[in-house]
Amino acid sequence: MGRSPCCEKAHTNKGAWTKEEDQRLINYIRAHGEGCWRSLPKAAGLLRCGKSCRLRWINYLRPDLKRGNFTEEEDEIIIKLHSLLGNKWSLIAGRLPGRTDNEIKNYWNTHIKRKLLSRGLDPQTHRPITTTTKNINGDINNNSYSDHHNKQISDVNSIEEANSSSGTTEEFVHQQQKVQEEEFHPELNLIRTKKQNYPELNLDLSISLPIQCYDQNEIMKQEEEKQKVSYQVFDTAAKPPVITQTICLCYQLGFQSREGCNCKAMMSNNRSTTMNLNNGFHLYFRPLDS
DNA sequence: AACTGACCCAACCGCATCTAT
DNA sequence: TATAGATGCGGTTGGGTCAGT
Repeated sequence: MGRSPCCEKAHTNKGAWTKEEDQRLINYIRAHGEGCWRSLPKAAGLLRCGKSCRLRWINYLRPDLKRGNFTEEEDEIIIKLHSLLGNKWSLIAGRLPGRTDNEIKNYWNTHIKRKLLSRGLDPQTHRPITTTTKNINGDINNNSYSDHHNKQISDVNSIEEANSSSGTTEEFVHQQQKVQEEEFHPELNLIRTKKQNYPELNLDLSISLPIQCYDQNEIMKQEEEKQKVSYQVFDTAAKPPVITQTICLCYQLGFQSREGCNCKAMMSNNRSTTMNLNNGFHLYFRPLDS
């Protein structure tokens, strides 16, 4: 027995959206907010599948979308992130405000793939299509590529070498993510899955982008800045909440110094956000700049 | 003017994952 | 703990547009 369809296909419109449908969707979401996509079409008076409404809103109608061509800078960000994450379009889109995963995916397939090929790089692996050799210092010898090409190649190689791994970049990324998840507090896995529900939070630690620079000290500095996220755990059975345990992620992440950590001040900050855990606890988040 | 093929992108589909009960 | 429903994600498709012939 298969799954039930997400909507009554016999009574739903398909294909391009009309202006009237768009306006109905916009009006409804303005009034009631996003969510409950399954029931939205009926409530908004639309003969559309809930998934279709969600896609239309996210990819086209959302007010914070950036329209227009991708900039050279955006191109490079996409290339860099794709080399690290692969076809994780939603993660890549998360780093490009105003761009959607669908947009980036389309752009990748129509423009960037070609761009990489013209640079002599395989779009999937980001490795040079022709073989390259290294001299004794580890520099890449391939006169057919420009300096920029060599930088791209070198970026990928440095990632792999940093881990002393012979696997592919994707494998390396995956390994790094797994290792970090295991080392971190288990609740961090939940943070990762909740990340998109709390876009105001910097949760870079949870998606664990791997090292992408050469200077290890610089890397640590950057990561430390990004990952100054801390949380506290409350007993939700007690009202008002009573702090039962405080865990400082600055420490959990393995940083030697806890400088800059002021977790104790969190309770007094009314800009903080809580998140329910299914084990009866709350995670308590504080914006980075507070 | 008609045809053709390449290109682009919105939208769909199926599967994976999350969540509530 | 198991299950079904809801949501999210990535691959793919279909149709509009445009340039070349």
